[in-house]
Amino acid sequence: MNDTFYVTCAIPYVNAAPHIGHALEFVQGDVIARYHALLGKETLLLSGGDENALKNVQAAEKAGIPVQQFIDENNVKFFELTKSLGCRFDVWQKGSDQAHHFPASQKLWELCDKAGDIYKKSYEGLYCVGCETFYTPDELDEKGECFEHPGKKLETVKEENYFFKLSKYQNQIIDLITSGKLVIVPDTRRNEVLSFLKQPLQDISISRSNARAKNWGVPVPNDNTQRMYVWFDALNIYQSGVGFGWDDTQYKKWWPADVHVIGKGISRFHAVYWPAFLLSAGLPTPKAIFVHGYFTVNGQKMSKTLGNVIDPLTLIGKYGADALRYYFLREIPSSADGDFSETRFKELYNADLANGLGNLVARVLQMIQKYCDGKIPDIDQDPDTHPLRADQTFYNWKKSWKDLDTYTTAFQFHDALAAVWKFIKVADKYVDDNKPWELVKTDPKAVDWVLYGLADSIHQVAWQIAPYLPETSRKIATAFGATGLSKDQPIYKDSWTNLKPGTKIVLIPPLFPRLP
RNA sequence: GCCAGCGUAGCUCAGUGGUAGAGCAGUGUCUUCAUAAGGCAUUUGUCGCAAGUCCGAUCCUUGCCGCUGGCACCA
Repeated sequence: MNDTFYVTCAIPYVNAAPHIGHALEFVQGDVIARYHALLGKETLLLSGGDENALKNVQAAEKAGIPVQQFIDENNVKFFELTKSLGCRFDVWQKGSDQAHHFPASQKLWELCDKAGDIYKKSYEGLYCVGCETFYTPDELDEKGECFEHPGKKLETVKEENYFFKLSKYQNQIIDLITSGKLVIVPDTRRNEVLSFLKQPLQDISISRSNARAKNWGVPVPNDNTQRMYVWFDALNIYQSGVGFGWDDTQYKKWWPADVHVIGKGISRFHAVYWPAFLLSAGLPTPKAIFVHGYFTVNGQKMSKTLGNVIDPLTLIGKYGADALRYYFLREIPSSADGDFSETRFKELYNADLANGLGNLVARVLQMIQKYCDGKIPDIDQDPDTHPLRADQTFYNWKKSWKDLDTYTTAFQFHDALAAVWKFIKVADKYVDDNKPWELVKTDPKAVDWVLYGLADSIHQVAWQIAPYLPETSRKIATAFGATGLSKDQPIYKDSWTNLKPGTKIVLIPPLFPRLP
C-alpha cells in the first residue's frame, strides 16, 4: 500500500555559499531516498531555496543586482553542490517561484484563514532604520543600540500584521508527538520540543508590511499591503513542490512527507509551527522529522569570522564525492554534532575505503583473473549454502543486510555502515583462512567455490552501499558484470539474483587510491 | 538562571550491580591474491571528583567540578 516515499531536506538560505553542513544534510536525505528506492518504493527527494526573506533584498541591494538575479545565482550553487555530491534531487522548489509556490502558499493561507486562525494585530517593536529590522531588547548592546549602527537610536514602530493562532493547536501538537503520529528522531530533539510545548504557546506573526518587505515575497491574499513572513511560506515549500495548489493528483500521491531532514536549529519550526499550520488547514501532517547535528571543524565551531568554513567542493575535488559521503555518514553520528578534521578524514579513508573495501575488491578481482581465467567461476554447489552467505557462526552478509536495514530505517547511518564494514572484515579473513593461492595447486574446484563466494559477497556489499556510495557501487557492478545493479534505479529484489558463472570480470583501477 | 544530556584506553565511542570492551592509531608476528594491502597476537585505563546504598558500583542515590545542547518569531 505504502509504495511511495517522500523525503525533504531543508531549503537552504541563499545568503552565503554552501558549506559542509549543507552537504551533510543533502547526503543524508539522498541516502534515505535511495534506500527506500532500493526497497522498491517510488521516492521523491526535495529541497530548494528559501528566498523570500528581507535579508535577501538587502543583500542584493548591497551587491547592486536585482533581487531575483541575486537569488538565482546563489541558489544554483546549492543545486550544483547536490549534483557534485552525487545526490539525486527530484524537485528543487524555489520560494520565489510564482507559478507554483505563490499559489500554493496563498492556498495554505486561505485555508488557515477559513479555519478562523488568522487575525490582524498591531505589533510594536524597536526598529533600526539602518538594518531595516526589528530587534528585541536582548539583541541590543548596553546602550540599547544595534551592533551594526552604534550611535543610532532605534525607533519604536507600530505595524499591523497578521497573526496565526498557534496557541490553539498546542494540545493537538503534543498529542501528535506523544502518540507517535509525528516521529521526531533523535529522542533528545523530541524531548526538547516536548519541553518547549509545556510552556503556553504564543501566537506568531506571519506577515510583514509591503513597505518593509520591499514588495518581495508572497503577497497575502486579499490584502495588497502585506507579504507573508518566512515561517509561513518557507515551510510550505514541502507542499508546493509536490503539487499543492496546482496539481492535486501529484499532491495526493506524495503528501504527507515521510520524513523532513533538518538541522537542529530549526526543529521547532518543523515540529511545532508546521504541524499547526497543517492542522489548521485541515491537511495531513508529516510522518517524521529527522534532526541532524552541526559540524565543528577541528573541534571548533564553524563560523565565517573564524574563517574555518569548509568548502565541500574542494574536498570532492581532492578525494571524490563518495569518500566525502563516507566520512559524513560513517564518522558523524547521524543525530549528534560531529567534527570535521582532514587528518581524521584521511585516516578513515585509508583504513576503511582504501585498505578495507578497495583492497578487498582488488584482491578478489585479481584472484579471479589469475585462478579462474578472468570469469565468475562455475560452481557445483548451491550458492545459498556458501559460508559467506549462510554460515551462522560468523557475521555473514545476510546478517549485515539485516543490520543495515534496521539502522538505515532508524536514520543511524554510521551504525548501518559499520555493519557493512564488519562483514568486509569477515570476507578479508575468509580469504586468508582459505588461501586460494595455495588451494589452486591442489584443488582448483575448491578455489572456484571460495572465489565465487567472495565475488557474491562483494556483489552484495555493492548493493548494500548503493544508497550510501552510489558511484562506488556502480563501479563494482561494472567490474563483476552485475547488470541489475548498474541500472539507474536498482531495486533491492534484483539483488537476489546470483552472479552468472562465466561472466567476464573487468579489472578496474583502485576504487580508492591510498592517501599518503 | 532554568531544563536536559554527557564526562570510560592516544583518538572516536559501546557497555554491564560483581572491579571493563570495539574500531582507528601504536607494537610484534605470519603471509603474498591485493592499493607496502590482509590475518593473528598485543601495550595503555584511579570507567570526571567525593560521599552514600549494597556482600560488592564504572553502571543506583546525593553533592561537586568540567563540557554540550535547549530555553519562540533567529532557517
